[in-house]
Amino acid sequence: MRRDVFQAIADPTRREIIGLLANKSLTLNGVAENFEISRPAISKHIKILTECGLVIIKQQGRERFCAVDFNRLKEVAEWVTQYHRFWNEKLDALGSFLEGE
Amino acid sequence: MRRDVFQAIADPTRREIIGLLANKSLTLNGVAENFEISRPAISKHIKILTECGLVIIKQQGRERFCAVDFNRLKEVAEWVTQYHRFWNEKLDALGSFLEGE
DNA sequence: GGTTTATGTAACTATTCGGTTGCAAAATTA
DNA sequence: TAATTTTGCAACCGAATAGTTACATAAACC
Repeated sequence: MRRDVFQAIADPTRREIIGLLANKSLTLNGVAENFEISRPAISKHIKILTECGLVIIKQQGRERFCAVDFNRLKEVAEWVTQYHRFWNEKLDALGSFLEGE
Repeated sequence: MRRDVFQAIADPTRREIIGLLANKSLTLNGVAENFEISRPAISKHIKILTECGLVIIKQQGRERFCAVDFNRLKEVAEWVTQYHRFWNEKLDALGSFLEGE
């Protein structure tokens, strides 16, 4: 079962969860309240997010608080920004490509 | 069928294809030569990449040259960097969270 | 102790994914 | 014109996804 950050953020619901948790940590039910889908569905998303380290959980009595560890997004940022010099410019294959090589 | 950039880059083979095409545009067979998997499998990956605008194809006789349009990666970069201020710092939920709120 | 609350988890379903093989079609080359 | 090359596409397959409902468990409250 592939479980990396890229796959974790591929799902729009999971990106929303990350957005929600950016401001304040929430319990699982607290997260679920913000969505239409069922609580177990959210639970599964959270599980995927914790499996790749994007979300950290702290048990507090019967509640489980979720928070985002944004350091894990670095991997994504690094992958994306390696191509930064290609944006808006025509240094890349697309440049000569569009100009008819 | 969801077909956005996040989902497109979720697959490691597709990220490799993007890396390959960053330097020079290649034909479909040219791309396929770099992988173990079959040509139709690569063809499907390319289709997904074109459907979300990450790859552009130019027909040239019987050959189809593929190039990456990196501008589409901006969407990803923007999503990621909105959380940039949270990295290495303890401004976020995780900070107070780990310190026992 | 009994009820409520927060969560986990199992079982199931439909759809999508990532791959395969086989065949068709169109352009190029001999 | 015939053979080769490049690609598209259909049909199929097994596994993963994203969701559901139903039930179990453990902590908290009365």
